[in-house]
Amino acid sequence: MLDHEYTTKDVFRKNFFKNWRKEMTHEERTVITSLSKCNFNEINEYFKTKTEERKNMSKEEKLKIKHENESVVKAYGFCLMDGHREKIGNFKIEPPGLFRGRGDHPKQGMLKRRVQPEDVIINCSKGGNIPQPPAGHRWKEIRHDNKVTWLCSWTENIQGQVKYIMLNGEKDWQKYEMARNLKGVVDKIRSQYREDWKSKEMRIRQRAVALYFIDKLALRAGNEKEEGETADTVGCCSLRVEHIKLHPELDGQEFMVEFDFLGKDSIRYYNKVSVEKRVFKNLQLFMENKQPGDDLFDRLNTAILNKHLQELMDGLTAKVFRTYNASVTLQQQLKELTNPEDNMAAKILSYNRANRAVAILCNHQRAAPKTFEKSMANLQTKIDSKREQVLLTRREVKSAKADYKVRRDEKSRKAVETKRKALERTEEQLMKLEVQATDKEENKQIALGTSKLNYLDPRISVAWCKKWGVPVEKVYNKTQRDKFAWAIDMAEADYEF
DNA sequence: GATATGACTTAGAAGCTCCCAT
DNA sequence: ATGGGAGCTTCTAAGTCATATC
Repeated sequence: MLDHEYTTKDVFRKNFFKNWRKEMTHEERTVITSLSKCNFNEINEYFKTKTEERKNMSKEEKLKIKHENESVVKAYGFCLMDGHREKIGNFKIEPPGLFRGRGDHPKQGMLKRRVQPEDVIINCSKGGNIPQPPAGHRWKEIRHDNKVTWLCSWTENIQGQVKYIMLNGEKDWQKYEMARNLKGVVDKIRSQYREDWKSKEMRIRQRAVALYFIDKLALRAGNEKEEGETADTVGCCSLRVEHIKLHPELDGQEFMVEFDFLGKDSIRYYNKVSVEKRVFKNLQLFMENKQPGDDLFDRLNTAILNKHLQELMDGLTAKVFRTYNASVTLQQQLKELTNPEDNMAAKILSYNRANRAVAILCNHQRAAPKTFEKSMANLQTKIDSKREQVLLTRREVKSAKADYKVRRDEKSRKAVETKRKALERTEEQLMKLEVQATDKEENKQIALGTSKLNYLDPRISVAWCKKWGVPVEKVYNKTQRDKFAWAIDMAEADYEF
């Protein structure tokens, strides 16, 4: 990890050294007393050499390793569930290493210890083929619990959390049906929470304002977290006074709320939104006589909120609003952005833009790729030379035409035709490159994958593809097509979320 | 009602592969 | 043939939410 930014962080170094010292012999402990005096070059070089060696292996050797890996997947990557052979999502036990928590995690750098068979619980059918532990070892427990989906579990030593080996979910359909159910009652729920802004009871007002944020801004529920055990991040219910600023007027708009907080994975949420006057007044009320570190919604938590939602609709929870709003946004954006006249590349750009609108709503961000500027510049060079080429070809068409005017023969007529075709082709190529550049630029810090995989009802995308004659492969890769096979089967061009 | 635990979903980063330009 | 990078896969952390326990 020497090349990683983690190793420059005090907390990381402190935790690592503390844990490392616990592993040392008495003698080592007396000699090795300061991390900053340690020189890891030798072992670092050793691993670099190993990597280099791997890279320089012959084609045959690489192929051999590939086959070996494949046979491991074949042997361990599948299970028999209710008589079906199913692919296991993660079939390898997590190896030991240094804990890489996100953001300012107080436990970053701690030693994540090796998991032994003695730590592992196996969950399988009674009387089935019980997997054998490695020689000389035994499992912690063999269990036959058919109420859960996991095959194997162990408790990790950093946070004491249970880790699982399980399949890749696939309860997607239910999730999207739940979100569609919300569509039927959302108007009622909205007018209800607007009424509740006026409630005599503070807890009801807080619940109503929080729900408004969850609905309007697609915020996460925001469970309480144990202080000091994890990075300091929040969601809606756990917002603190310090996370919002109220502006009666800002940028020419009234009743502005400025959000600034770290959400899941310590991704910053920054947004300025104009809210209804009643919401604004309520927020002022909630913040009265409070310190920056106090809870904004002191009479509310996720349990209370979800209990309320449950009463409004069977199975409704806070996260359903995210799914609902994401899918509705995609559908509406696709409708708005797709131009029937557009060619394929432009249609796909529109799709990506609709996808992007959702990613922005859900605040799905990524670090700008390290090579972004360079690859952008490369693309620009390509565009410039393609433009040159278009101009050149255009001149060639002109002169071919002139030539034909003089000669009036079959050969020169054909030459005009050929040049014209060539021009068409290069213009198309140029257009494609320009679209690619636009897409890339707009996507610099936005991650589309998360919403595509977890929030967007795939039937909307499939229907859009069918409606505009776009091959599904342009929108979903192989894995995604497998995951969404049910939707590809089911959705027709007229599907409405 | 508060708190802990467990199971499952969602998340961005890291790693890997394969394809294209040179 | 090669090297770089886009796109895909893997990895595992970090959420949500239901249920058990105090």
